[in-house]
Amino acid sequence: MAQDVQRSPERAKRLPRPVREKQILDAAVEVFSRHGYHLASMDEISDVAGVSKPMIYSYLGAKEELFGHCVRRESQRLLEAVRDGVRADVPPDMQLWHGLRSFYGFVAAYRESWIVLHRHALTAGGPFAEEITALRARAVALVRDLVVSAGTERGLASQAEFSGEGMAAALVGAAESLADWWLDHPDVADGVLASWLMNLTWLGFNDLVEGRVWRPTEPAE
Amino acid sequence: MAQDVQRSPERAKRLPRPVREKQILDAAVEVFSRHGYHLASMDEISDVAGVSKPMIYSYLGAKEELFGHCVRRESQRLLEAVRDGVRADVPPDMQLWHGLRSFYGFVAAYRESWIVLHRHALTAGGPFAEEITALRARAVALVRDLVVSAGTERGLASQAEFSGEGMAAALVGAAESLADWWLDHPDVADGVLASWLMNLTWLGFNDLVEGRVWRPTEPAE
Amino acid sequence: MAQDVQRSPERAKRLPRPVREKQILDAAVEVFSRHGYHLASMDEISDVAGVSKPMIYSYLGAKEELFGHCVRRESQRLLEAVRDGVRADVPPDMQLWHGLRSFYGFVAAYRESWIVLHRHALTAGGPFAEEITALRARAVALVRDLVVSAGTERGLASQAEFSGEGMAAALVGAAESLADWWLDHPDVADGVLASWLMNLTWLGFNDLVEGRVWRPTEPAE
Amino acid sequence: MAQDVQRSPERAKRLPRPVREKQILDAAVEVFSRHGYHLASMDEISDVAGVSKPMIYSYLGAKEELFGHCVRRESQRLLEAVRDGVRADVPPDMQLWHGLRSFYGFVAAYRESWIVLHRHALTAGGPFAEEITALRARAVALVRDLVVSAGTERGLASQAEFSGEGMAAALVGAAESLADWWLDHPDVADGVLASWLMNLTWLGFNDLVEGRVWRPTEPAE
DNA sequence: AATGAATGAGTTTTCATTCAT
DNA sequence: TATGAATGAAAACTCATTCAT
Repeated sequence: MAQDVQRSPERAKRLPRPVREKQILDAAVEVFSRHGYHLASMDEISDVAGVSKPMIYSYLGAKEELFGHCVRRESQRLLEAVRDGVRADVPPDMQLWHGLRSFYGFVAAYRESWIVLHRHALTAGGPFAEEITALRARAVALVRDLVVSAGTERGLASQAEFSGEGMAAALVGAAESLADWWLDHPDVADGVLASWLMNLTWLGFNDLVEGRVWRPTEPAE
Repeated sequence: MAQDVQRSPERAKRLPRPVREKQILDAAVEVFSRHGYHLASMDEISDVAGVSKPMIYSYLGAKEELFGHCVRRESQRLLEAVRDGVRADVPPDMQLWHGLRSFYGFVAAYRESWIVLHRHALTAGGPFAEEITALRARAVALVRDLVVSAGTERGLASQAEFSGEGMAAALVGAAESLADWWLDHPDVADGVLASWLMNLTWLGFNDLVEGRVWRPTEPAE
Repeated sequence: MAQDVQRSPERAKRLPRPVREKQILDAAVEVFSRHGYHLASMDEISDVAGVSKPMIYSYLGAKEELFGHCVRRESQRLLEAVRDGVRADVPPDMQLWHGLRSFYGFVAAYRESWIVLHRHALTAGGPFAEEITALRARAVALVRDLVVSAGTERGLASQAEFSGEGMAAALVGAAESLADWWLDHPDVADGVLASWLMNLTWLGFNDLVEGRVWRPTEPAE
Repeated sequence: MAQDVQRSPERAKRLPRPVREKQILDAAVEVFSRHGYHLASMDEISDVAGVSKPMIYSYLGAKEELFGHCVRRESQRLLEAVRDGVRADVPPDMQLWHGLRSFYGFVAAYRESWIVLHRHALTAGGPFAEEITALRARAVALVRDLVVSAGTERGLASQAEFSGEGMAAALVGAAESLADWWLDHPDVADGVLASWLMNLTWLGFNDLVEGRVWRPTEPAE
């Protein structure tokens, strides 16, 4: 049978720097996702990483900088996941569809990353609010482009009932909210979530394009 | 002759307890909304309230409890604002419409309260996540009832493309996201936001009800 | 019999702020003089002061600022001691004489202050080197004025063998060095030290004034 | 053809031990003189030396010991410089004159060494204060012997106005102070400094020898 | 009722120092 | 020999919280 691993609990084995950096980042994401930025302690991170605090400081900087590394790595991951999932040679609705599926794929695969990005990065203070806002802005812009291109190509005049950016913001929020909801209902398949969103929003959008508009049936006070 | 009032210069005037509590809560909401739970300091709150720290502790408890009071008061306000805006004797879409307008009315009137509830309550740690989640769950349930009643009364069988709760969660998220977006685009009228949402989602929902369904145009791998 | 003092060793009695500030400064000077800036710990200072660390930070700032307060207070003391000891209506030599006596009086009365100023302030890093250099420059300038006035009034042309500033610097250094020496020979009276200095330097200076010059008896190299 | 040397790029060449030790000591003196003992970091020393930290520890010991090596080497240098400059077969004043010139020669040639010895060794804590005090005591004793021999040979009875040791201490302090002053006025020739000192102090000393004494013109309170 | 004065307890951060290769 | 990798230990500092007046 396989020989028991040599456990020298006192001193960590010597490992090349990139490996240690990954270990530390993984631990940091885990702890930050569990407690949030402020309640996470460097002590716990170093425990989870199996590495002493000075290593963390030496490799990835102080707490704020460490958090920054986490946010950047996970943002990158999310962007790449979505970008890789979307094909440019299909109609806008299918692009959106693929994008949503990729997004939920990411959320499923990197639950903790998503929690850090979505729940904790905004309240950490420092420059992170801006980074996250920028990330979100990219997502909104992407969706807006899809929506607008789909609209204009079919002659959607600019109406009061329509706003590419506003609707994109709404859609992104809906997708995020559903992701949150999903965390508590994990038995739903990711494709189903995406399907709900498409049916809820894209159909409505199509109606708009075709001139059907919802208006309040009585004067709004 | 001039009456020689005993002037103890810095000493706050004796005020009835409810007035003091309001002062403190207002200050707390302001400070919490500005810095978030963890970065807000009791010192700053007492400064802004114009009241010494021991008063805060004696009237409203420790930091966590104080934050709880804030969250509860503002939740209450939000719920009442929406409840008061909605009339039960109109069709579901109009109920939703009124609810949305009331919601945005609240966000406009109580910007700071909204920020505390939406952005900071989840990351405070402690029991607040649950309180906020409960509040949100109430909102989702409300919307879900609207959606479901509108659906069933028109014979919407349960399809894979439909989920009352899921869609309600999505809609609530969309509304919140638009509220956030609004904070950076304050020149848009609140009715317009509500209108966008109605058109984006309700029309799509109507399509569903009437049997129009969006499906991917190619097998989703 | 006298009632035993109420000793509540845990919590310090409530005292007005200025009193506490003095306590803290005294303790800080003691500890800084004993260990120097870097080896002094805030913990020890708070112990010696009989006050918790947060009070120190709240009243007198962080370590560097605290040290600054010490340096400034003791500089002030030294300057005042010398200024008060010197009378303007006497000849330059007597002014110097009185200044020296006052200086040694200060060193005797405030041994620790002198050690902080002379030995530790220069190596603390930060802005203290400059403060101390400035203090010393003031002393040198004072002495230089005495020397120069004494010299010019008796027609001392500028010779290579003479430099008001240089000699003042030398004299100040001699005085300081003797102060150090005194720390290890405390049985010498302060007036004696001043007398030595006057005889060593002022007589020589008088010689210069009267045209007697020392020159090497063989070509320098 | 180009010889493909095995290049292990960062690895320092194997060097004989004394060379390495010199490298390290030079770097240490540089860094200590720049930052003082406490603010100097072993990291910076190893950087400047171009040698890894474990080498330093293995060759010259821990920080305190390393500093000790620096202090001893530079003390030695200073002593030798002065000793080599002084000739025993000349009158005392000329011996002093040569000693001073040698001293200033050393300060000019080994600025950093002087700074370490004069400014930083006293505040390092540990045994260095004593070493430096001992060094200084040797200098004082040397000067005292000169002074005393010059005095006794010309029949200077022990008067209150005279003290071989005290005056030597003063003279040494004056010389040091002038060395400091020189650091900020580098355009003065070293011979000039020595000349100032001789004229300031030696003439005065001669006066003493010849019975001229300075006394306060009014009773010293 | 109201507060200035005071602190316990915890955190981040930075060294000098040493393994293990 | 020579070093990158690793850490123990201790420092400064900052809160929320409470006592005594």
